[in-house]
Amino acid sequence: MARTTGSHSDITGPRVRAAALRLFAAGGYAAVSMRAIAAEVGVQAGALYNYTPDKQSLLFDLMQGHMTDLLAQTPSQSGRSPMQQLQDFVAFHIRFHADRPDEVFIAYMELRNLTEENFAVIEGLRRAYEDRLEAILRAGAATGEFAVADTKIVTLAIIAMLTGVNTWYRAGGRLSLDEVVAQYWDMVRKAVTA
Amino acid sequence: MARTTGSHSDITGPRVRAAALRLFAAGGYAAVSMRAIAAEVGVQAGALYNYTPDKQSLLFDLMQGHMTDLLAQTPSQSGRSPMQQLQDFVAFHIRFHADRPDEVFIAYMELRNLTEENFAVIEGLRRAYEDRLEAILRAGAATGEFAVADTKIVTLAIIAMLTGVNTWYRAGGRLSLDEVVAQYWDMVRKAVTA
DNA sequence: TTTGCTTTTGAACGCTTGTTCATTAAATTG
DNA sequence: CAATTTAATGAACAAGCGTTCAAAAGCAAA
Repeated sequence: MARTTGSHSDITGPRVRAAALRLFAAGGYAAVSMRAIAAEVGVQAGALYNYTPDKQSLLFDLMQGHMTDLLAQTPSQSGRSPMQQLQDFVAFHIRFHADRPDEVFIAYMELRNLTEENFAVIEGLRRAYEDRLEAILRAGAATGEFAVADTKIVTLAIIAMLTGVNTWYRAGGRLSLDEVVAQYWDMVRKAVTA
Repeated sequence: MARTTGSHSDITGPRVRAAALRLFAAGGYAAVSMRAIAAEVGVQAGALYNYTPDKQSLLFDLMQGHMTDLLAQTPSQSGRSPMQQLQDFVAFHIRFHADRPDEVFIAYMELRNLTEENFAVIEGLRRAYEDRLEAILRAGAATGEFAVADTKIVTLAIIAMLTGVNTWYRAGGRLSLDEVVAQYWDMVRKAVTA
């Protein structure tokens, strides 16, 4: 009973990635079987191999897509002051991450399940993102707008703080995203100024 | 009568936990087999069951032990001002976590591999730890020392920022732990004051 | 040395894993 | 309608999983 209703290849591909995303985020890469992903899509396990060469590629593609989107959408308007750029960055980071909790979760939790080569690629993208923020901090330190002793540490501290939002923020909760952004911006602004 | 001095059980038990800790941190709970843990100890897989009823308990005991230690050692000197207590907390958190990278990693990454009941226990301990920090922030907000609008958010932001140290700090690196503590305390202090 | 308890072995259990592939059915094309 | 292409099945593979347990080995006390 192959191919039950209609031709699905252009539909099944995205559904496979969506199912893998959801299940990897919920249970972890190692704990999710190809059969579980197939069941979520509504096909047999063998059919998945029309859409991915193997399980590892499924994970890598999800992570690479996420990091690529993140970098592509990071604001970088050189016409604005370091302070304004920092504010843009904080707002962007919180909103971008709040919109994609599953992708963010995977990108942070499943690094160790990547092969060595795949890990190097993702690590490079992550570092490129950190460099965007650090460039802003260095610019602000140069103009004296910011009082930061060690831009690398401040970069990592800010990103850790902002990404932490994802562990508790839920749409429709006590606080709106606007309020969250305002609160975090207040903390970041004070932390980087004298 | 009972084999007291030559017994291996008091030696093997801790070695099993140490091996599980190291391997879980390196590869993830789901990806580490009981046979791999046994091999690390130098014993056959069956022997592990003299020391743990099952794999889940091994994970839970490690996490519970870690969280219990964390709570037990958290400073709580009511004679000090909120500002001093906050400084104590920041220094303690960074040092305690830097000392136990594997335990910290597991405690944050393997929550989803706990059974429902075990998760509830660990979650309770984590929340209790957060409450310690929030109590300090509330006390400081009450006296006017701190300018924090939402103590819950600030609590989570600070903890996320401090715990982030573990993703990059390595003993013998560019910065000493004293320097790290000083830098983070500077950021936290500025973030919570006006 | 013998007795008795503790600890470990090693095989076995039923089940799941990622992946392959010949087969078959549906959709598309001529 | 017939021929072809595409996509899904379902069985099979070898390997590995957590866990159990009778048997063996090791050691302490008598």
